[in-house]
Amino acid sequence: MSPMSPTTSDDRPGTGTSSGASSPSHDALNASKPGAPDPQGNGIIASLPAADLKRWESHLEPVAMSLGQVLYEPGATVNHAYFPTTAVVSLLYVTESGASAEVAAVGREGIVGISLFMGGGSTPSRAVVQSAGEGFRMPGAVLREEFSQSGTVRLALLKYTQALIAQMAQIAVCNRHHTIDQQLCRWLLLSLDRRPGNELIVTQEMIAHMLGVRREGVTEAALALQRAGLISYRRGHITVLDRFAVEKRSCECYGVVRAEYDRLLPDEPAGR
Amino acid sequence: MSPMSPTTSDDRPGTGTSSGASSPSHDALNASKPGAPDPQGNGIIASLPAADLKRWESHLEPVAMSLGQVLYEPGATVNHAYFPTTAVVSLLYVTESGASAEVAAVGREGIVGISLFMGGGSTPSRAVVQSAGEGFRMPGAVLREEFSQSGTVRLALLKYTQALIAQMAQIAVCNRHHTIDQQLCRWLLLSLDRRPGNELIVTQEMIAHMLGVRREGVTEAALALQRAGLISYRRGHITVLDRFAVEKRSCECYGVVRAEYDRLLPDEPAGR
DNA sequence: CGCGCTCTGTGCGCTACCCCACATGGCCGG
DNA sequence: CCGGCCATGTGGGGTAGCGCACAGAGCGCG
Repeated sequence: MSPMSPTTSDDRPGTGTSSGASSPSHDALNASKPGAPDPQGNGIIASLPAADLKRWESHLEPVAMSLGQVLYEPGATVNHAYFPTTAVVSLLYVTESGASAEVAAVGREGIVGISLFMGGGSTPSRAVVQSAGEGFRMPGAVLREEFSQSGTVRLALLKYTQALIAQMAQIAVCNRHHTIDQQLCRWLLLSLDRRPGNELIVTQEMIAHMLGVRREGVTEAALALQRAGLISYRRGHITVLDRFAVEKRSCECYGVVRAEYDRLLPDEPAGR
Repeated sequence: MSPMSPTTSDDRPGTGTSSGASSPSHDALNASKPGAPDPQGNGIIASLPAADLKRWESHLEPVAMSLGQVLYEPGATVNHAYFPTTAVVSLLYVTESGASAEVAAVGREGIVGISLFMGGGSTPSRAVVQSAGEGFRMPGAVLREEFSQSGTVRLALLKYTQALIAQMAQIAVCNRHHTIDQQLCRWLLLSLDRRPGNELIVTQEMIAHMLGVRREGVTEAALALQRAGLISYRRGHITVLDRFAVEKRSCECYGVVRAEYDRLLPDEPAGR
């Protein structure tokens, strides 16, 4: 039913194998070594002081996240928190009629599973790997304990959560007021900020599901961008050629979200 | 410019004067005494154990919130947290072009100003009194201190915040997929749950701004509801006559949000 | 008690997006 | 290297909601 292959499984530890085909380009800032997964590749982990890090290390397990993998389902108890390093995870809501929409994207700047420390234990959303890659995970009980014991951990997690809230709110407004063209630009930029390189491995149909629009609508918008020379793509690959132009064409929502992330997570900018 | 009179002022302490014209009907559960404001009228405060309450009492100041009053502006430092008892506050996002949309509503079940304890100190949203009434406020510094010192306070605030997140996410999806008719029903129900009685003091134009649609669209939807006998209204007043029928006509979003609030805030149901 | 502001009702042309159907063509696996 | 699947391109008809313009009517205020 869903175009994203439902690999539903919370408890499948991954190997360190890199499946994210990131172009091996000029990206000094995005140091992501495929061979040896480094927790520092996640912004939240990287922002922790040494004292916290030391405790965390033994609880962090490297995981590979494959495209379409479901980290948790609506209402289901969340067992692990995920800290992506090169992967990107979408938080999706699905309506009764099957229509869906992404309410937020989480990449190396964040954590998937905030309900663990917010107190609920589950959420009405679904977490799906939007872009294959790697990350780490931590048992929920450990995270809860860390959250309640360490002020620095708490601060880092809550600041990130506030940024996430801002993203969700902005997407809500964007859904109401902006055109598919603008939203596609916004989505490309937010996704790009969460990955190394300037290429995304994603089909137009997947984007359509994220944006909650028809696939044809995305095709049209993508065509316009390609004709204008801002992007180029082929079956399942999109490359942003002129990032600045895409930013100009995007609605303000990208800038607002980006600014809020930069403000709240200053040492670990979400972007390039 | 905005139809909601911009009474922008964070630091105007209110008197206990009741301005919310709630119909004096059969509402045993919604005990809101106009004369003596009672902090227990707010769900978060009411959920606190006696030990916390005792400390809080001296820091809680009763405030009257008037229609259209702005509690804070985007990006501005938040000085106080507000705990509505009979008032309802909308969290709005306004786009560059002036278009707006409500991303969440806060009533007696919640608190306005989560950025105080989430760590940001401000948000990109605007908080506007959607329905006049009363509440309490607390200095930001006190709330921050309480949040970091008391585990029970922290739990209560974070659980509420998670419910708020669910509301925002659901509204994002609702904005994408549901018709104005459905959204109007959803909005009426969510507002009703946060107030005593079954009448709302609100113009169709205000609703239009909340939903981020044209005023005419709201008129049409409201007409349909009135013709069907589900509501009745006159200049600035809307009364829900058949709540059950409105629920049926609403999209699922109301039910999802309501369920999540009930799940996370069990002792203080958001509704009647 | 009546003036006037504001809220509500209505019509009309327009656009963005939806739903459906189908053509083309790249790419993967055999 | 080739067949078929799946991603992308295109078109046509339908509709929800927008922008604009204006009419009527309730209600507060003088």
